[in-house]
Amino acid sequence: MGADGGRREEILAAALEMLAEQGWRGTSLNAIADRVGLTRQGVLHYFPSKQALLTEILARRQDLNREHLLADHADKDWPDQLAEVVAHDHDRPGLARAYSVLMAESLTAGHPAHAHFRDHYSDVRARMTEAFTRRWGDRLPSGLSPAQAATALLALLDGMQQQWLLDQDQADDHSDTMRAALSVLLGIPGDH
Amino acid sequence: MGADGGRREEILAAALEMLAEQGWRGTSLNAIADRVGLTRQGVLHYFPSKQALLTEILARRQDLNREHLLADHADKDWPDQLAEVVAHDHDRPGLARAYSVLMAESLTAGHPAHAHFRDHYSDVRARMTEAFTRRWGDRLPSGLSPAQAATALLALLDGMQQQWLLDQDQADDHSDTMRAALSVLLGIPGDH
DNA sequence: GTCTATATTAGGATAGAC
DNA sequence: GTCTATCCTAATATAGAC
Repeated sequence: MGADGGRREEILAAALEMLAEQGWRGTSLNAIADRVGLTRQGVLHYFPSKQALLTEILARRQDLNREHLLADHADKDWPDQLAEVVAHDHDRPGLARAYSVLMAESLTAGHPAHAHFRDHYSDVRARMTEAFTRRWGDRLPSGLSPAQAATALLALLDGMQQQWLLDQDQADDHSDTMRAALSVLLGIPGDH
Repeated sequence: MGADGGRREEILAAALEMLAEQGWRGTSLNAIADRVGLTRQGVLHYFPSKQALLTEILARRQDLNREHLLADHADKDWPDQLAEVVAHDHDRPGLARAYSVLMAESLTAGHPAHAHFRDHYSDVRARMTEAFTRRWGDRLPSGLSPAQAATALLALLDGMQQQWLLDQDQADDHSDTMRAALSVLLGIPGDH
């Protein structure tokens, strides 16, 4: 990969940004090209099609799937764990937004990212369930089963992120609520 | 309104169905027209623009916003309450899907439904917070504040609905998990 | 009330010049 | 490696015939 690998990266980064704002269907090759100072034909020199561009974004950006944090470092203490995810999102608002927007968009039939997110969720749920089981056996302190807790925890993260994206001027504090709700779901003491 | 009010209703119903499957941006006037046996020009006779069609759907379909159930009958017992919402979704999979898809799509900048959902959430959160306060004062049995519980509960509903839409073959039972997680969030006894 | 015809714009993609 | 030119398709919308 020579000095011009940079162009590809530039395009990928620009595409990710646009995606976060307008969704994939709302993002045109022209718009991406504009942002990197090319024409859309210039962009198509690096990626054979719009779909190929998305495919590469999904394949590379592991950090687009923030839940990997939850599944990968499952041996740490859970309040710290959660704080890390919240901090991760907070430090990379663009990434967090891209993640939510793309996942949400992929609910519709025939969306090119549908299979990716379906498999991703299935994988993360399984790993979290396993981590919960290792730590607590077949019941969490809250009384939920590991599988129920995994599903509920992911749902809570996604749902809250979306509420926040919908209205960033929400009065109450997002991350405090997240931490408190998570503590309750797991059944471990929080500081609220 | 004469005998032809029916046509308008037909179009609105068809549009809502398509919307649930493909999202708003993924739904064309041609597709809607096909479904009711018209050309797109025929559809535009009833609604001056695609946007006007969506606006009317949002203005009329109160039941698109399933959370009204949570806010409106907040004096009932909460396990029953929740069961009702779940049943409501279960009986109207098309409506529930339309709701989730449209809400998710409206996260993106400049989406025509963005303001609608922002205001809707703000309203429902406020009403739920008030209902919780009436019932439990400033702390729920779970230890959450009424505002935190309202936010978390809505997030959980949305997040789980989305996981279900993403993969309807999920092994574990959706409504059981929902009920259990809700009981934990509120801090009231469940039957799990 | 519904159609045909048409205008306009935009999107994605290819061929080929430089 | 990037552009111009072109093609194709599809979308919204308007005008006007019937």
